[in-house]
Amino acid sequence: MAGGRRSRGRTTIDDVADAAGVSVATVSRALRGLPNVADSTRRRVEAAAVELRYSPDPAAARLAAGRTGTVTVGIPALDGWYFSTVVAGAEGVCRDAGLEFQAIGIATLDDRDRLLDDDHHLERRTDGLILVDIAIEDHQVESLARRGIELTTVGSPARGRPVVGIDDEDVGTMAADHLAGLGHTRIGVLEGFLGDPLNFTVPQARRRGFERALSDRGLAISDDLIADGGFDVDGGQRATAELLDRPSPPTAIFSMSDEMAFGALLELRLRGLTAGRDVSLLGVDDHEFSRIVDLTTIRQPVAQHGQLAASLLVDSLARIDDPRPERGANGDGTETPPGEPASIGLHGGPVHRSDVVLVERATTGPAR
Amino acid sequence: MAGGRRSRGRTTIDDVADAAGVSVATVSRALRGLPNVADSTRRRVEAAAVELRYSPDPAAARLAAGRTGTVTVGIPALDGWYFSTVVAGAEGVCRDAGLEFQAIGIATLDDRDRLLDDDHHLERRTDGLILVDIAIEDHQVESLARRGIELTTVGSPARGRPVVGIDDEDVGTMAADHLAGLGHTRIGVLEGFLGDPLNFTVPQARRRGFERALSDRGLAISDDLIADGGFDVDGGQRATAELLDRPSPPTAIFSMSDEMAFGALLELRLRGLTAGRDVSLLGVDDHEFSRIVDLTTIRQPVAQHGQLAASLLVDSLARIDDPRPERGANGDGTETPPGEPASIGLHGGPVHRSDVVLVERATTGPAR
DNA sequence: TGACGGGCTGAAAGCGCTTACACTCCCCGT
DNA sequence: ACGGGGAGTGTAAGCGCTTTCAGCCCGTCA
Repeated sequence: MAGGRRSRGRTTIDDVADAAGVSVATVSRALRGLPNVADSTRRRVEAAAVELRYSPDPAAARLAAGRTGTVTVGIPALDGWYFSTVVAGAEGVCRDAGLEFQAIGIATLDDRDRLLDDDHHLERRTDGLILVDIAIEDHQVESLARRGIELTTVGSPARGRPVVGIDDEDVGTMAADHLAGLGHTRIGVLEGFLGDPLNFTVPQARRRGFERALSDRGLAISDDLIADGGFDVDGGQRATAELLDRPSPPTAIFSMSDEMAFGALLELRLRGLTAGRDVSLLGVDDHEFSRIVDLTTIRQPVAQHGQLAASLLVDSLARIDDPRPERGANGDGTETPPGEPASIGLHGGPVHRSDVVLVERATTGPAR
Repeated sequence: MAGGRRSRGRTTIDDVADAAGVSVATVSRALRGLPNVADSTRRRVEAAAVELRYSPDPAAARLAAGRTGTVTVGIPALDGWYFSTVVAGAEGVCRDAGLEFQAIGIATLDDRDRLLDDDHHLERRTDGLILVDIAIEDHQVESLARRGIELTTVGSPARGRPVVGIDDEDVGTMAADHLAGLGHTRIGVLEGFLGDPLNFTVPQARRRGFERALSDRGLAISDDLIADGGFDVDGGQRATAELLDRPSPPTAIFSMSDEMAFGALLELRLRGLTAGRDVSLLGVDDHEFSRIVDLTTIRQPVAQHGQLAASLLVDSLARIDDPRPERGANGDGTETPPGEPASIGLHGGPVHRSDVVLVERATTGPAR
């Protein structure tokens, strides 16, 4: 039947076709589980493939199919616990789905525009994009759609596209309630990305919730109790030093990330102060390291965010190849938390929110 | 000259050829910096490429060239600070070299064999492999060579292939000297991978150096002072609890990794003990958080290991495409530390060793 | 009984590159 | 003046898949 040639290199689809006594077209269909292949044929092909230890050349498949089988995540940084945990979550889901995975750092608006507007990075290189804490313009969302690149976001929303994250105002509120509830009235804040249009939504929302909760209790937040910790350890340390050097320093500090809180811990130790007794310290994330330093924090399911975003993406990708209306929302086993159904976001995209929870440990205590 | 067709999709090499008035072959050569292209032609082609925002389709290039432009690292785990830091280092170098990068977890001998012996994972999928702390059989090394896959290792050596790492016996010696020097005589050890043939070289070497240094001082190491901490936090905590529960517990603990030491710290705190006063604790790595908990440790340049291994690999890859005898050892800017020239390892491969240094912080102190 | 349609399969045309190989100049040496 | 040779370029044959299209065979319906 099929013409047997080849013999040079690795085993190819032709070899399998010969062995199974069918054409390469049939092998291709059979092995990819496409319809219109008789069961008996499929079994024969699969047997031949196993026998010959055949595995398709991905480059050839990509070239022929015009899809890359790759998903890309764009994220403000590749190091740092939060980001790398999100990435790891997404990566796992993609791997399970048989997709290549690639992460690329987007530190500035320029980086973002270069990635999204220049063809060089996405075009023919990725099927889908996950943006983590990166604001994206409407016209860029449209441009991606036009180029056939699927989009899902974590943190900052994109018009009309699914977004996963937490209720950041809620985080601010919880922080204020916890600290004020302990009797603190002068509460410092460690934040970051101040006024950066690239990814300002998260800290802004947390602060909004924080201030609202405070003013609900009749407390005000004064600007001299806010410092920029840049969302990393060193920044957190510096910012803490600043706050403690103020004329009337805070008795408690709300750090918008655990990593900044670690820096704060360092600074407290240098000054001979004990967290939870001399100064209360509250973080956000529940970093894997937080239990080791006994840090009180507001836990969010970070890895889950990456997983969910990837699942959503994988799902819409699958829907392209095979546009049947069935299959469950998240495709991949991950599920939107029950009782917290995907709602419709400000911009019309489905939003997937997960719950946060306060984890009380040793670094917060009553005001003295 | 060249036949102008195409217009459907993205801009292809044909478009550039048309625009520059040359053939696709010339475009291909010019853009890849191959010789035998007149300077004037090259400039014209480059201009056309920029003008048309052309960027080659990687899948097509791979298929045609038969090389994947991908390097793979195989590593016992993808999480954990040590491994992810090595991966990050390697990744950076590969990205800079314009190579795709992919990491895959190898937790068991089976995983290893599946990866190395089955064609499915490497064949046509990667040009080079970096193995981190994974023992590899000689026949597997040969098999890779036969299949044209370059190999470099970190930690465990592979016959005839370059290996980068530290002198692990030295680490053990330093640990023993430091702790014994403080007057400790009953020193516990937290190790891992005990008797696991997959990656046992590192802990074994550290222990060898440790025991030798101890016996040089007339001290013996008793088996009841050794515990398996599995090289992670929880394991470290469990193992520490074991040691402290022994009839005559150690006054100092040598933890073969900082992460296990963090677990130890946790256990000490639970028992109301203070590290550095009640029990001395020494780690290895200088984990990014060690300074936060003030852990005394033996620092090794982990990221650098990944970088160096990747550089070596990138370099031998480059040498394949263009086998000129020139260019510096490490190709990519990374250098083997001066004064520590690449020597010849036990198995005949060049070994690149970096120095370790003891970082004294608060968790070790004199025996009481 | 014959037209029709659906299930299954095969032939062949690409996908966008890389790379032998062939060819054309033009500069040398003799 | 002529052959040799190297530099620069073009032609075209793939690389190993996917996918369109056409074709075959059968069961079904009128």
